[in-house]
Amino acid sequence: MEVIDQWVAEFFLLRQHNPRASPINLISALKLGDSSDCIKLKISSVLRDISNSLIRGTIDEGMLDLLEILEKLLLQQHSLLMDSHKSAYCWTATECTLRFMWPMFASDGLFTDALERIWTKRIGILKESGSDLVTCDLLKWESDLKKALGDPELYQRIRETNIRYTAISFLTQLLKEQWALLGSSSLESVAQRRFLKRKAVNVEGDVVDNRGDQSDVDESTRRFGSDTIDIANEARGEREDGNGIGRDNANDGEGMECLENDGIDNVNAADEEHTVSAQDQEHEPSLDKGDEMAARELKEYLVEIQGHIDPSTRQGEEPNSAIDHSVDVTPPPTRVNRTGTGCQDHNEASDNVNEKGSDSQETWSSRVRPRRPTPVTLSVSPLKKGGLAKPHVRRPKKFWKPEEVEALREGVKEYGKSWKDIKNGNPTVFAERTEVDLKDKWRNLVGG
DNA sequence: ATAGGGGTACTA
DNA sequence: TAGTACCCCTAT
Repeated sequence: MEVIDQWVAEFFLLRQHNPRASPINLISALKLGDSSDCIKLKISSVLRDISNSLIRGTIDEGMLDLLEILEKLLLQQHSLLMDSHKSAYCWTATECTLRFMWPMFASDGLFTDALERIWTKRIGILKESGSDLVTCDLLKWESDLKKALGDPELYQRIRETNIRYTAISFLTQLLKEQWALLGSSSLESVAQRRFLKRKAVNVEGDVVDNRGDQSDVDESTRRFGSDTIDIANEARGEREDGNGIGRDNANDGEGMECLENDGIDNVNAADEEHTVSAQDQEHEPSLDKGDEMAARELKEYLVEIQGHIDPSTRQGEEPNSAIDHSVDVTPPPTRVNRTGTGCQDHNEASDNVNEKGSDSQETWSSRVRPRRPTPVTLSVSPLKKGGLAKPHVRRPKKFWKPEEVEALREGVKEYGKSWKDIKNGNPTVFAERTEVDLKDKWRNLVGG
């Protein structure tokens, strides 16, 4: 795959919100292969689709498709499924079924159809393939829902529970965790490879001792500013754990959040050497300086895109004055929104990105490198603090039903004061109670 | 994740 | 005003 294709794809995927482009369509148009980079891109696209769907408030069977696709991609990557993924699938499946429980009783055929379509067929296929998405919770819901068909009281109870909230919570958590696991972008990988290559050439050609060489790389890394890749460490090839804990302090603490793939270094960079495209080979004979420049430009270009993805990147001052850019402090020409209805939300500036990209010759030398932004958390639940709801808006008071109290007593007997386990052990009954609620209720039951 | 302090609404 | 039930915030 052409590097530039990948950049374009990433550009679309890493934007916070881009309802005009369907990531899945984009990815299939690009005909990606199965290299590690491509799988990461595919995963990004699925995550973006999930995110867009959440922003639209759509939790439907398309979401189940996405979660299943994500599972397959993660398998290709030999990654384990996260609990949030399994839970998100379980609760989304339930929510999808719940949509068809709108009549008072299960007399209508829609609910039966949904049970058949989602639980018997779709999840049946998952069971056959031995999918990890089939969890105890999922099986419990399956039996509960099927039981509800002939049990009006259970039907009613399920119908009144707030499954959607739980589904959204798990989906949000899944997104957060998966974005974090994605690691560095292809731009960064390219920059990393270039550095590794250059290092290799240096080591072969020079008799420079390791210490001097290393400080040399550190120096260039530092001159990159508080950037996102820990190139110096990568070049040394000594990542002790591979999960980012060992990052050194070249970063200023804000990391890669602007791309939502939070600071996990691409430890595979060296393994992917063979995927380096023909363009790389063309530039191969260039001097050290040339390579360094190219790598630097790649990284700066990435940061620039980040700046467009999230305008908040632009606030603050250029943190590193060591690089001698002829910094143009005049604001970039802002053209009037052509579509009239661009992306609202927090992405007003994102419409300029295309232009910026197309006349890059002009902007290339006159860029102001932005500071990396703070991620915007997805606010999906009015129940969560910091969500869309105003501060001090409380949940309506809801008295505990005798069966809830009973379930709590049983739960404490079984799990002790592990409120989370108690809740998970009886998701139907406690669908509208948080773990803290269970704790509070127990406190007043025992008179503490 | 959990414990504990404290706020709010309600009742007597 | 005190007691109760529920909800929320925050420190650990």
